[in-house]
Amino acid sequence: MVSDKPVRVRFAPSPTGSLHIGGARTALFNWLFARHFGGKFILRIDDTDESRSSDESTRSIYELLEWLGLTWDEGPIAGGDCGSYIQSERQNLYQEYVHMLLDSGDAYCCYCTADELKQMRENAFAEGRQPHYAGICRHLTEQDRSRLNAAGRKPTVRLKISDSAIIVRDLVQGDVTFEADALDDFIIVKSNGYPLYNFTSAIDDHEMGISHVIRGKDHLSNTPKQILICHALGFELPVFAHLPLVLGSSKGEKLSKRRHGDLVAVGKYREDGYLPEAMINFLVRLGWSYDDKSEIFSLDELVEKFNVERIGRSEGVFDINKLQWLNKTYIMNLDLTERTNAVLPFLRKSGLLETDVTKDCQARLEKIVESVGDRMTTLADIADYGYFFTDNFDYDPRAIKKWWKGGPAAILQGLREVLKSIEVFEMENIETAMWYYLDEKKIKRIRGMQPLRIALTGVSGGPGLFDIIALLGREKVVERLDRAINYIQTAN
RNA sequence: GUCCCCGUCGUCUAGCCUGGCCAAGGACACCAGCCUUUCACGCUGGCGACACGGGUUCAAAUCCCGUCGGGGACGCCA
Repeated sequence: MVSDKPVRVRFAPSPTGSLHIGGARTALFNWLFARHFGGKFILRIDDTDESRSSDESTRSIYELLEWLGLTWDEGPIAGGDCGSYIQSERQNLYQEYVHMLLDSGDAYCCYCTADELKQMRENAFAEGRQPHYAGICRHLTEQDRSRLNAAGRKPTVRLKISDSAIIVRDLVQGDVTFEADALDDFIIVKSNGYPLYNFTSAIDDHEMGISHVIRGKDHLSNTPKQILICHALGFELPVFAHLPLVLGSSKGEKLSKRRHGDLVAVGKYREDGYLPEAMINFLVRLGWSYDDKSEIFSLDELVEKFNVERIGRSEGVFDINKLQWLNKTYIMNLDLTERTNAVLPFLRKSGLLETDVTKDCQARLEKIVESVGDRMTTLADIADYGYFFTDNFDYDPRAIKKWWKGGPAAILQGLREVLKSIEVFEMENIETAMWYYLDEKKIKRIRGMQPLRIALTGVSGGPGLFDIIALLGREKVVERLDRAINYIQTAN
């Protein structure tokens, strides 16, 4: 079902908010499709509803698509041969087509008011009918129209549709039939002269040579309308593929900004320390699978392996657990330098790092990141290891309760002396000296280690203690031990 | 309400088209154990699903019908 035309697909968000999970997934599937077939991925801004669009949203969409690595071949910024890629800048083109339809008689002016229409719709609902426009203005005479125009009535423009069923041939959904009585003469131009989405979309898809329309299934019922427009204008149809929707919870609701707030915003995940690669991997597995075992895919692999045939038809639920697991996996797979660099902005954001990173500092940073190892789920988790950067930390009450209960001041005191007297303050020496001391004193290792850990970090978990001690340096270690011993003695 | 679509472990899914290889496989999550100075990683094991009811068939998760459940759409929004 892949046509012989060159593959050209588009992502056409309306800039009414920042990029959300569902939109990002649609963009990704389009992008992968284009890359897989060596075609073009086009970005178009569908901002025909000027009142709901904002520049801020538009910028955020650009920014986040770039962050995800979904760069576009044609569109705003990138340019291209198909004119402006922002619909609000294409009004003249739409007007031409409106006139064409009006002249050919395939469209007509409708003088029914919004209120009248609303009333008809409510009546239809009340009577259990599909609310359809009855075609009242379809048979207006030239005189009727002049009279109404003279009276200052501003008409909408409706497409005059035929009474045959429309079959949407869809790569994912199969053939979906819309019976003729499910369709009506719908409005293509508002009474203020601005064209509506279904109209501009059909025109731009044609004008931009779009071969495949891949979008969310919430657009499936728009498709017969767009097909009707194509028919009226003599356009060749693109191939359609409607993706199952992403639901917000097991209760099942389309993921939406209104209902799920920040949970849907891709930008939030960037801020929270998710890697774009993890996000991509997460998104692609929501509705698409390669086989019965593969979970991790690089972008290159996806380009090679992606196919529409393996997109499922049932809707998926956004599961943060899976995203977190993927993110952790991707962080783990970063090499030390990459991981350190990735973590840097988050250190700054949490105020743990203020100065510029000098060479020495970079080396120490890498050691810290190395010791933290695979403990981060998100990059922002680096803030949990703030004790490497600041003395200003509290003792975790639960940790204290468990490990400082017996008042291990004596043990800490002993350890303090051991640590203070180590000649070369390096990991191996520290380890040897401490084990020797603890074993000699017949103190269970864990009875010494955990209280010490809490004294140095405030918490009961984290990187290897010897790493921490070496990284902190003798001076800090002794200081923190004094503070802890003092705390314990005061508390008792 | 009307139209359209969907329904396999809590979640993402493999299997469905081309019935038997499925006493249904993988992954996330969860639980337990091992490893270990802690946490995390890793390893091992556990829990856990064909929505329901009919039919067709020697045989159904797979085909057909119905029911129920869920979602989407029904706009001078996109």
